[in-house]
Amino acid sequence: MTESIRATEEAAPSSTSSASSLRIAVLDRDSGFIQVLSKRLDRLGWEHRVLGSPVPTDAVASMRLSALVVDLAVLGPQAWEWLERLCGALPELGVVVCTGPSTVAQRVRGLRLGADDWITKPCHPEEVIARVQGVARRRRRPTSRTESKPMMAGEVEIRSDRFQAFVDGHSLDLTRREFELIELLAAAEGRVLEREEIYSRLWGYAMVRGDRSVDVFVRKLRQKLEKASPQWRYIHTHFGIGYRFAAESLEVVGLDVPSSVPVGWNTGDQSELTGTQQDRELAAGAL
Amino acid sequence: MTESIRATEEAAPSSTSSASSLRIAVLDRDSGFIQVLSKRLDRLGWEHRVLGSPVPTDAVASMRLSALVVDLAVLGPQAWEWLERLCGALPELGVVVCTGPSTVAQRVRGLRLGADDWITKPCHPEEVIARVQGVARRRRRPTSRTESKPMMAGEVEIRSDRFQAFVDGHSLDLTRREFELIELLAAAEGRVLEREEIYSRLWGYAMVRGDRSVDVFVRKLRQKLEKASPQWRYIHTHFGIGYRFAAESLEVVGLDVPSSVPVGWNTGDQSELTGTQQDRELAAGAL
DNA sequence: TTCTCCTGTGAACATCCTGTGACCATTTGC
DNA sequence: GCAAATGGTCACAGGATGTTCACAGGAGAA
Repeated sequence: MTESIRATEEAAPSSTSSASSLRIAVLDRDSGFIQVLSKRLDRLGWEHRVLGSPVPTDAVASMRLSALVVDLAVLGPQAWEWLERLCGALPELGVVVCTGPSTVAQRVRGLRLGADDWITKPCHPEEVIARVQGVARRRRRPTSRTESKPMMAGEVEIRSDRFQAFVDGHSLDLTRREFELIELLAAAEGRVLEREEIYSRLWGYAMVRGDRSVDVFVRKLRQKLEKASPQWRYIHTHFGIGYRFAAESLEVVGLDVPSSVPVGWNTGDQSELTGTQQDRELAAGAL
Repeated sequence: MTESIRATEEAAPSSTSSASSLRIAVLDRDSGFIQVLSKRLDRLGWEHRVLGSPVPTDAVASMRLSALVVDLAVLGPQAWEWLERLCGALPELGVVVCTGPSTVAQRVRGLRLGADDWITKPCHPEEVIARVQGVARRRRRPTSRTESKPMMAGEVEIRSDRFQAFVDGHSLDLTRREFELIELLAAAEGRVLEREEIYSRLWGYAMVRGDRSVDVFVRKLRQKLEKASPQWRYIHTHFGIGYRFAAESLEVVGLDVPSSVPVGWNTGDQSELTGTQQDRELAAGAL
């Protein structure tokens, strides 16, 4: 089998968009605490930044955080006011107060003002993380399929909120599996996905050798794409490996290389992949 | 599919923290704690009940709680398992663990399993209340009834303040569940809602595989809608996924030319109107 | 080149999904 | 308490979807 392609291909599906990665900020001056916490956050792969002094609400807003960990001591006498303003202005932001010893009244006040949790120092970074995670988990309500913007590739629009793909506003009438397949392929646009990976991500378990389900669904998808968008090719076969999604127009006659229109947010590195001749030849016959 | 008919716009999900009356349960045996807490809850006007021993998940579900305060000590060695099952089945329920001294690892475990907060006894009832309030505040998603404007879709007017839908000023006589269903669907107008999501948002806990309740209520709803507004179709089935709410008119544009078929609707659709409602777009090429 | 393996394809087959009516349990109103 | 309304379960039927199979032709390797 052509090891060359296998090598260029991304080894790990890694992406694992299981949403466990968060973006948070820590407003604190306790260097020891920050250091330990940052280390843990790094290891988790969470984006994070440390703020040494109070920042205005709109600055926090522009960071697009999942959650903010704040030591009220840093805020000084303006703490309550700042907290109230922040929570009022950014109701979607998770706010975790992590501060020194406090009275019940203070904690109640903080929580009433909009804080989502209150941790008393000294505390273990793991507990901070667990609580931040809990806050973010609860916050993230509407982010299921609602907010996911539709993907465009060539003439095809893939709308997750409708479990359907459209060309020129006209539905492709994809079944559920067909849609899951095109969604998966399009999300990995430009990358070659192995059959085994496609299968395991759609069916949820490992593919048995010889199973042709993926091929069959690729054919169904190609048929529907061909019918709705005859001037484009979307799914390209990589012999011995799997499939790659990339919208390529057939209309360009004067060029030896078909123009490729990638989806906006995913920077596919198809350059190295298209270098192999297998792709060229198969792509001609394939949709 | 006709994108054109979008009668209402999404109401802003700005859930206010106003409606402060909650329904909670306390699973604990610490009589002193219970007594003090109950007193405070009474004064706040929160509905609450005290449970002395572990109850099965579906029993908790039937209580329709906003939040549950639980001392893990009552649960004994099964505590983690119980907690995990509960939080898994009732993702909408706020769970506040309020228990004796614990290790960091225990707290992290509890929070990871789905608990929304963890309070260490001894604690002040006011803090318990503040944290329960915080949890419930974040959990609550439905827009408050009084503020939400009535929704219009096709000929149907959905009035949340009356828990009822109307056509031409005439009530559809929807039952509570039927109304909750149409309200949910209409609020997500144009989007496909999965059966599991519909179920969990109406019933408050996870749908078991094979449950047909959603289908049955969709049928009841369709019957009443069909009777009151025969010229429109509102609920569309998406095979293998769920349902989508969108008002679509069946009315022939030119009544003086009855023989003409409206653009976008084939004869198959028309002929089926007399019989069972096969308005399912998945079957029709008109999508 | 030949040979072997892989993929495209159409169709048959099995499975799952949904609409539907009937039935039972529980709640609500009187 | 009774009766009606409401919520929920069940089984059946028809159809949409998913899976398997056999065959043909192409791609890669020796």
